[in-house]
Amino acid sequence: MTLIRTCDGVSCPRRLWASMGAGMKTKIPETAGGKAGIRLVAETAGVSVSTVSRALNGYADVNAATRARVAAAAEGLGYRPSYAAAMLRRNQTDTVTFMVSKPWTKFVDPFFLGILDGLELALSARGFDLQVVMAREYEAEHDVIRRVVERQRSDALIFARTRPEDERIDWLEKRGFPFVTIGQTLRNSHGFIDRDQRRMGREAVHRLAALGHRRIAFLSTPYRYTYSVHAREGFHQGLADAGLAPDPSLEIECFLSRRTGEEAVTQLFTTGANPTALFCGNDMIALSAMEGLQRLGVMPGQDVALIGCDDSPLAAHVRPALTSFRLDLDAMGIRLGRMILARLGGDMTAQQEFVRGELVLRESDSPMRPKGLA
Amino acid sequence: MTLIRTCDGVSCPRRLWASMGAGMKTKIPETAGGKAGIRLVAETAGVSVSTVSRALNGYADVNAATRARVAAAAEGLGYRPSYAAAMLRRNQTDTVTFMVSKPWTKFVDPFFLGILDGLELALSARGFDLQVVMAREYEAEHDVIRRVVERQRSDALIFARTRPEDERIDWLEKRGFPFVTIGQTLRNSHGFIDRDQRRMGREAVHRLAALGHRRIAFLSTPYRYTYSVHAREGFHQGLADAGLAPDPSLEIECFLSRRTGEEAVTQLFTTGANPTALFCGNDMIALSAMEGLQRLGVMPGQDVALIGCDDSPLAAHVRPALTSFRLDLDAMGIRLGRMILARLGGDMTAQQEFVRGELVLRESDSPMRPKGLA
DNA sequence: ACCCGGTTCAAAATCGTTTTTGGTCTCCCT
DNA sequence: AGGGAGACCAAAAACGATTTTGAACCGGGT
Repeated sequence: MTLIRTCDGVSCPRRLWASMGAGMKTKIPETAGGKAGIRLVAETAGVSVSTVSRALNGYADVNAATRARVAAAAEGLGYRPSYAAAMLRRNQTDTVTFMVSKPWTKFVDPFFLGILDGLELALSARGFDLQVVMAREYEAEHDVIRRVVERQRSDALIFARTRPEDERIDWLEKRGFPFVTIGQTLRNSHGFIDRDQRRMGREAVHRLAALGHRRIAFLSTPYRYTYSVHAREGFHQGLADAGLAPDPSLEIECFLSRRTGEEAVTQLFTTGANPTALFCGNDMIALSAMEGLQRLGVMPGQDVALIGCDDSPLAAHVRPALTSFRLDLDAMGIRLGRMILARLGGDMTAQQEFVRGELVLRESDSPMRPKGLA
Repeated sequence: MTLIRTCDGVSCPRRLWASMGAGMKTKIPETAGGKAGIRLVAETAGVSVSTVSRALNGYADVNAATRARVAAAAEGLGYRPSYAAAMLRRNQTDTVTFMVSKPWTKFVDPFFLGILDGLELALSARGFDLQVVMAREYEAEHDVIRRVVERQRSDALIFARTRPEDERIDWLEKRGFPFVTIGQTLRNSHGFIDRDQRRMGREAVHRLAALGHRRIAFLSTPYRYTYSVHAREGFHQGLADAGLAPDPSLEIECFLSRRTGEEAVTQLFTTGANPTALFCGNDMIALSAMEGLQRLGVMPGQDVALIGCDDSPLAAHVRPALTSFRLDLDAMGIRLGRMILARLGGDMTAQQEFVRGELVLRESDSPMRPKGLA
């Protein structure tokens, strides 16, 4: 068959119908309800049903004049194709699912929102819908994914918080269900977008070392997530670059709680590890650490320098303002959308993209004080 | 007909299928592809197709033993009903759309995220999916809604940022498309959930007046939104309660920009309005105002008291910590979900609910200083 | 005149459910 | 024994698009 879609780009599943008003329906040959069906359009345009379908869906084998006539009839009738019928026949939903991991959702996360925004932009521009599901516990994430895939109401999945060994990815690959992740795994056999967390870790240490710090602590996000591991690698690399030896007592794995950074600094300063600078896996840890420092009588941004990750809205508003890595979330969401659409459009190359986190210097990355401190 | 759904509660559109593994398919009577279809289930269970449908969908007129046999067959086969087919036949999508207004999306808004979370919880528990669309400009909101309705991929709509005269609501009511809003209109002919902004405004003034303040300013969100109008009404009521006269020079409408509160306080203090307390329509305005005050050499939380609305995550972290009204967003989302499901389930009473904002006292609501200030 | 390839289109099959229609069977009552 | 009410279920008719199949038509080459 020479039936070739003439749509531009990767995939053009359903034409975006110009928003149109009512349109007077004279007769009601089919779909008596009130909406115009494809049959009515066909009759109005004086062609067969199949021709209407082909004309409207951009197939090549339909005369330009015919196509125009059909389009005019459809427009005049206010015709909207039935999504359900098309979906049944084509066996695709034109929907992409985004899974939000719970620890993200609450206040820390403009991250999520920014990505969602860009993603929706990219998807809706191509006629795709965005579905959102929430995974409320770490352990439930796999079940949520399973549900999404088995319900068959979505063509592809996007999720974050990848793990070094991620069974969810194996599971999806085995099923052949299209997906893209935010974050990497050890194998990296799939498509993903990720920030270059290694570089960020390294750069943070460079900055702190350049300010004269030699006892730099790392308050990590949980190592079960790949990006934490990368951050640590970058951290170590940065230390090596600066000629500093890694010190296990200066590395603490922080779990997601409100006071996690506070607990970490308390531990650091009561066990005598006494760092003069902190690199934190995310801004929430950094903020919480700042509070902890103040409670200990240590002035963040003076006695101890801090650098965070994510550039949360909080960062600019606290005192001292937190130096942190900013990500262009909107662009990230858009690229994510493009990647998944390419995948759905048949491009099976596992695309792997990186976004660059840009260090935003504020007040908390203070230079090493001339005299040591308690 | 005595066909009665035996499902509990308002609406049980599609049974949530337990996640099941493969299931060996012996023959391939229909749906040769690989997935088990309803015909195969019928054959396996030794009943007709229609009986399978009725059994699985909880109709009353099917023998318990038969139902069990069918369920077992479906389970064993890993059968999942085709959403598309069911949707085509039933003409309902089991999907609810949530529209996010752009000014919300970026950093100010844990609001959005919290609601989304609760909403998804309520919807997914009943087998509904959540679709998210974004309106990136104030003017585009109506178009976005039109698109959602006309695409017919969703059964109901939820949106916020209602206006006193809201043509979107008229439009939806005219079409008979189910919806619930977050926020009210002047007519309030529809179902909504809203915070009691009048009470919050009033309570804020009470608090400030009780602290001795007599020159209380109101930094409002844009009046094109209904809740701003309510906040002002509450503000005025509070003033009246405290025996204070409203002063137009102490009321400023702030638009959504990064520096909006800063501009407002600059105006207040350069025109000599010189308030000693500020009630702000949201936390972003309050935060920005705090920055502006500092720039003017006025100490927020000492020279000038502040109360915000929304209790954004920022509120607790800035110095002085911002006193603000907290909303239980999660509960709000859940109630929203229940409302819309009730509406879809046939309950046509326009439900109107309120959530109570609870004043969280922190540092910024300081008492009136004994001596006046510049 | 005939064949051939390409373009264009109409009719019919198909997707996988739900719902209607109607029929059988059982049980109980008169 | 007849009749009616339920309970249960099979067959078939939707649902509204897309895709396949096959055929008509047209032009040019042999």
